[in-house]
Amino acid sequence: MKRLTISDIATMAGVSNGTVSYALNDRPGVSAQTRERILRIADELGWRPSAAARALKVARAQTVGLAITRDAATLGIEPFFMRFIAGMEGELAAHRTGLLLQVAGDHHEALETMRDWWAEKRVDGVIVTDLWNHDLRLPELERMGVPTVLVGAPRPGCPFPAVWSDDAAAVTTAVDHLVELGHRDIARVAGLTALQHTHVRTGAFRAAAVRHGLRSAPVLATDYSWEQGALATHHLLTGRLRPTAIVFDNDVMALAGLSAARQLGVAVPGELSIVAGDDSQLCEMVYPALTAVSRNVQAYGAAVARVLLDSVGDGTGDSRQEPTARLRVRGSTAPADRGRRDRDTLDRDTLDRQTLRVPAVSARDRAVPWTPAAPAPVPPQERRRSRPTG
Amino acid sequence: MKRLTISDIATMAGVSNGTVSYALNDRPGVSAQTRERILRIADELGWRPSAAARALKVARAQTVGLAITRDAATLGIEPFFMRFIAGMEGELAAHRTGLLLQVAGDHHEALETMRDWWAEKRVDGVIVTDLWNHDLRLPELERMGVPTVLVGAPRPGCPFPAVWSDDAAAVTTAVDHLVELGHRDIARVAGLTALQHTHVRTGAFRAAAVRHGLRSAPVLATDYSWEQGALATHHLLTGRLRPTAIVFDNDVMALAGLSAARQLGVAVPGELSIVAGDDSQLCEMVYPALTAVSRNVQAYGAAVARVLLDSVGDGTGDSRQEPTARLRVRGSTAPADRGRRDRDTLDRDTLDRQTLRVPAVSARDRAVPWTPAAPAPVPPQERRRSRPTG
DNA sequence: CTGAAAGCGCTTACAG
DNA sequence: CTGAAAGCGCTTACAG
Repeated sequence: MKRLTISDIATMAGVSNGTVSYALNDRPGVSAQTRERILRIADELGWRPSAAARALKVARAQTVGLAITRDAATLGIEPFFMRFIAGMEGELAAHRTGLLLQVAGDHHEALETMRDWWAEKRVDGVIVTDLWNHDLRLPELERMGVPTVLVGAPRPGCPFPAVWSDDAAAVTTAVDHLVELGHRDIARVAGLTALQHTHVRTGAFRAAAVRHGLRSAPVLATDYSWEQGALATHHLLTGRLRPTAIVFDNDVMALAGLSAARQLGVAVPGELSIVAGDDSQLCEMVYPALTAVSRNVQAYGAAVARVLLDSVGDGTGDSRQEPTARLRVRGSTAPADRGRRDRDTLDRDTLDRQTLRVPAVSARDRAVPWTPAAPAPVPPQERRRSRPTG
Repeated sequence: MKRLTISDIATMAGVSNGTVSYALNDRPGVSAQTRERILRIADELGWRPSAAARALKVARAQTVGLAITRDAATLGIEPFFMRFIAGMEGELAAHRTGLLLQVAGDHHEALETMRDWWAEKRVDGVIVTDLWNHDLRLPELERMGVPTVLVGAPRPGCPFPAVWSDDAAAVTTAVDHLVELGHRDIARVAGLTALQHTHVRTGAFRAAAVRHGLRSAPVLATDYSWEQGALATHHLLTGRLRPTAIVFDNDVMALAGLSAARQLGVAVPGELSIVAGDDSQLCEMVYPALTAVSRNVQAYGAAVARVLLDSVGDGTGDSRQEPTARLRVRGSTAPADRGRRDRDTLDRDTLDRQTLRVPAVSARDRAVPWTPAAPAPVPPQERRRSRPTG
């Protein structure tokens, strides 16, 4: 069967192609009743203008692209992206704009994809997530001249609008909460060091640590994986600077931390308070439910879509700050054990020395001894014994 | 700056547009050295043919569409889709085909999106997931004539190729494993009743129950959410037909079940064995790690992409069965408590009466009393007491 | 092996 | 208020 074109509609309505086009695009120059008739016929036949023909003419693809740089395993378990994508969707759909998605292995691959998309005029603009401190994508996208919106803080010297929220404030809130509960040894299990917001958050964490005069405030860098989250926690709980509270950079690692603590017989929140990173449903899926830094990821996605649409449209897409994440207090944070309270206070030098690094572990290497899958659970008596007395 | 077109390349190479096109598409009729020269120039200038112009001419969008019908919250936490999408990606990218994604609220909305995509010739074909028993999308897609591939079992009377795996066998394997461990009261917490594979799995579950002469084999229908998974478990563990093992239809509900059991002081796997549904990373993120029905979701996605590309291409896309899921045994399944062994055996009638329904709970209603967020944790002694002795 | 030309299905000045 | 025509950037028979 032959596919319907504008000419078919024009013939049936007894007008020219041009008139059909005007009617369809709500342009002046068509009488109300002609317009009506045309729309009715088009509707009856289920005709819609060909995206390709229209794109060719108006040089607009009515599509934006998102190339995510994460490995499939992490993506599956990381609730952020699907919520984010769903959030963008509503906004895009309202503007009849499609979303082209690609899961890339690294920034290079993502960049190649975006380059192809743009060169082939498949997209009108792109969204860039997981910004690195030195991000090879940005200068290239700038050179290409593709409308881009950054998911993360604006960058000096970078012309692209950014949609961000105050990461520093979010971390500070978490630390404040813990300090209020009497914690003075607070650790941070951070995400990828290369990421811009990791940097920001770590800075805020240290500043808060100094301001509150904490005793210790080690920071561990990880790759966001469950494995490294658990490893980092194990490291902390068995190490010299054993904290009474840990702030995690995402939910998956917070869950891992909870699990690692359980393996070591460390009670949560009795002996260890935990704050999670994204407040996905994961936080309410464990026991105790995790206190988390919470923001509306869907609204965030919608805001990003809006800014990109504006950038693509009339170029008015402007950087925009979203509400700062709030702390949602649940069962995983509790008053600190006060026993070790009266010691020295943290200074900047000590703090620097406390920035540790988790031994690199491939995200797929699951042979970590204390993994929940490990066959030998710690017997209850053992666990009891390792608890501090007060 | 003016955008590059084929004419620019032709001028620079000193040939006609046609020759450039031939060279680019590896068609005969261009000398090796001319081709070489053209490609070099195109490459240097970063020129790529406009997707719109090409699509207009060859009537091929080089794009396929996936409209997912799930709410954002579920999607975020359900690891299946991102893994599935990542799996499709490699295959699609190899054929320079893009993926248009939409997160729809329901099948109607998804259908409208697919209709638009097809009418506007934005896609060459679509992927349909979450097949319902009576699926309103299928007859419409058939009428539209859009190349489609079904993620799920082939349907009699439906012309679309399907990519599926043996759901019945997977469930049977799980039940067999539990029976081997001595379980005779096994429950199934199923997903959405409307879904085709829920039907298949429930059928297989009941058949296995009868074959093994189980004592009880209740089936509970849910919406796949954490809430209903927990509610169903609570229901089962406090009810008349208290099972010693539960088979869940996805991972999220299995986690919920684990949590609900813990709340009730029921030891896993001591008093209750749990089998999860998809073997995502979630299963290894909890303690004990969950025995799960496991299949390679990424490979599954790749297979779907391949079949769709074949359907779109020369129409040879054919139904294809993927490997049956294997049972991955972990810490959540253990021998049954033999105490209650010597009672009567299940017959079909009883089985029918055992098909329960979980009271409807909105996926967002988190005010379920035994939710992990609940303030009153079971003290350790309590938990200890409820452990079985052997 | 190469060039000139038609045409894919729209949009949009330009006449009337 | 409406029609005729050019043109977006390609591909592809058709001549040469």
